[in-house]
Amino acid sequence: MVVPKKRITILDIARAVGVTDGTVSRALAGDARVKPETREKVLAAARSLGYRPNLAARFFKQGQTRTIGVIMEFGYWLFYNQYFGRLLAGLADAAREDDRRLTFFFPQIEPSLDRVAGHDLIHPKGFEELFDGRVDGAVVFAGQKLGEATLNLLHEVPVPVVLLNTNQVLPGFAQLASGAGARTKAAALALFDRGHRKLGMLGLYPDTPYEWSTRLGLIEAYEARGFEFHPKSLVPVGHWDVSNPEELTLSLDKLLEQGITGLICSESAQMIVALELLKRRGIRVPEQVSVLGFGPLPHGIKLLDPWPSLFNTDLIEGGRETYRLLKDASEGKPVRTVELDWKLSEGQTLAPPPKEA
Amino acid sequence: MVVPKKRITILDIARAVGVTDGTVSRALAGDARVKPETREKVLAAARSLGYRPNLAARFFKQGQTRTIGVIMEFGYWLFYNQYFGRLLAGLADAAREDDRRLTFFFPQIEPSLDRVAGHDLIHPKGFEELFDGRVDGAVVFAGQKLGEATLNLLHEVPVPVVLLNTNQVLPGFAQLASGAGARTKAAALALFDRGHRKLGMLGLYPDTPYEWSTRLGLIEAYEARGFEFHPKSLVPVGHWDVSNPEELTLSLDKLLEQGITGLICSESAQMIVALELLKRRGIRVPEQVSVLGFGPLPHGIKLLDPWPSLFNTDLIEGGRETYRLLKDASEGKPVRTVELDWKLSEGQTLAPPPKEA
DNA sequence: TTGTATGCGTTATCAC
DNA sequence: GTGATAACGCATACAA
Repeated sequence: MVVPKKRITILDIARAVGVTDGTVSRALAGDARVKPETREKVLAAARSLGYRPNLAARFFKQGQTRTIGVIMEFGYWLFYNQYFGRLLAGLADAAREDDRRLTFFFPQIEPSLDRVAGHDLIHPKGFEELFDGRVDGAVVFAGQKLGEATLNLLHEVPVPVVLLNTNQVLPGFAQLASGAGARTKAAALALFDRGHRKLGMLGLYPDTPYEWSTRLGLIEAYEARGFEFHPKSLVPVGHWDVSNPEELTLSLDKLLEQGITGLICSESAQMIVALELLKRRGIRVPEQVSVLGFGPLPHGIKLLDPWPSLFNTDLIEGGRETYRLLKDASEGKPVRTVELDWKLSEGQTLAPPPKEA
Repeated sequence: MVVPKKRITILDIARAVGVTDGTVSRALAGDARVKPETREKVLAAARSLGYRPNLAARFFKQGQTRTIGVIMEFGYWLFYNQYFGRLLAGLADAAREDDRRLTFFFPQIEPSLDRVAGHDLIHPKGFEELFDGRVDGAVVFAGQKLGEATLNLLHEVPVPVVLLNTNQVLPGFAQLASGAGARTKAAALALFDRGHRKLGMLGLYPDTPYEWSTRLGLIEAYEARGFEFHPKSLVPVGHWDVSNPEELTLSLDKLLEQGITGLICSESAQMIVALELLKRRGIRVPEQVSVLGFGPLPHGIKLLDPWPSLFNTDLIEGGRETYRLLKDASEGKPVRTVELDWKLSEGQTLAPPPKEA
């Protein structure tokens, strides 16, 4: 094998074969006009010289990079998150199938030290990567609040953009919506259908569109059944952190005091902790309290007693759909919003309420 | 806000200001030779015209892309894996701090349909992305076996490369080694130190460098204590899949038949399942059997009884170290191998063996 | 301090 | 079917 010191270009091939670079380019590109013999000679020379196309040059020339930017405002923990990780996986796979690559950007508050000074001054912060020709499109993993300024900036982006997980109706943007409202409604209805009346819900992200849509879903469920909405039976979504069982204990106590027979958890890991806390209190699930949750179980969790009843959705497919949204947008099709479709896979935590309740 | 239809280039700025593109380039780059007034005018014009640098052009010109390729042979599930995801997170963060981006490549068996025909013929498979000028360096998440052909190819790559998780000594490559051997030895010693003699281990990936290094670690532990190595007390690493409790049950039974008092699990999720299986058999941990494992608990798992004793390492920092390895290699420093350092964080699954054993 | 000129590797538009 | 030539946007060596 010859290890090329200098970069071999099509010009080198051209010289070796005795044609011009234009012909080499056409031969390599599979242009039908090129004579088969010439093409063979070109390929042979390319192989023996160890030619590798310079895609940086090609991309520059063609004005497109076959690269999708993934913007992650809220940091790198996304890489080991059950929810976003699966979306990412589906996105990556669909992109690969279409011969596109994913490049990750983490918008940073502080400008990097070694960035060229002048450029920073022009556009002080955020999303430069979507303007500078490095990507043909972008997927934005939105934090819980997308401000006006950010939205305005995103509207000016010269490449198609798909927003993920905003929990907001954002006109003019292609979106993959998390479906938080719809799934909450479905969970409440599932409990109502089994005879429950007093429900409680452990929420996430207070004072964000996520909380608002969750609450709306709950209210819609009450309205759909013609039940009167009692503020006391609707537990306000409070601060909660999956990593903090102490905080969850407090939230859970507040709910139990109200005599709930049905509990909705916002996330599967949250539900696992809640189930354990209930067990330690001697509260039997589902005999005394039914419990429902959302999302995939943490990886590797295969034995639980009782087995959680969870609403799930194919997040990998959701990631693929995200790619399709981007593809459609890049082909000029009208932007659209797709909502994740959550379906109940029933485990052992769902039952009618106790008789005396 | 002016939304530019046509791409604004430095030439446009030059015309607007009445200087040449060279001056604009220097002004934007913060070149000290440029007169402050000119610089101000250039920046003002750039701002009002809505100029955005074309980084595709800059990268092409400069022959470097400030982009790191991440090669993932074994697929997209990496994105929601507790182990690799954390390495990825650290890598991504260190890269971001150094103003580098990460681009992901999934080498595929079948060539993509829309790829230009001729280029595929030249180099049939694998790692093209490391040769074509798209990245300045690469991190290769190796599968369990790196073949000769692959290694030869990697040696020809014109950019620095760091290998991850090979469990092999690969001369000439910068590597972040998983430390599977060392951590296994440490676990066995921890059990020996508490009086255990008959150990069993649930393994992973049979017939791979991973298994070999694991077994070696075990043997070294026996030698270090001067204990004779009994094939029966060393349980061969067998097929095992975390997702499959049935298979784990069989492996576990084989070990228990030998009267082991200490069990080493290869992975934390595996350990959780094993603990549950032991519980269901009525075997008390740690009174009858001590159990040790490796790695971070699945995300969100906060309440377990007993709490697992796990060897852990800072994988985020490992990812950062990976970036440093790459950086050093790109600066021409000699390649080196760093091994992850696993330390025991003691939970409630470790105790001396029962008296009568 | 600024202008001029050249080149990076490739693709594309012309002729021939 | 192939060759000559221009162009993509930017950075830079050299000249002025």
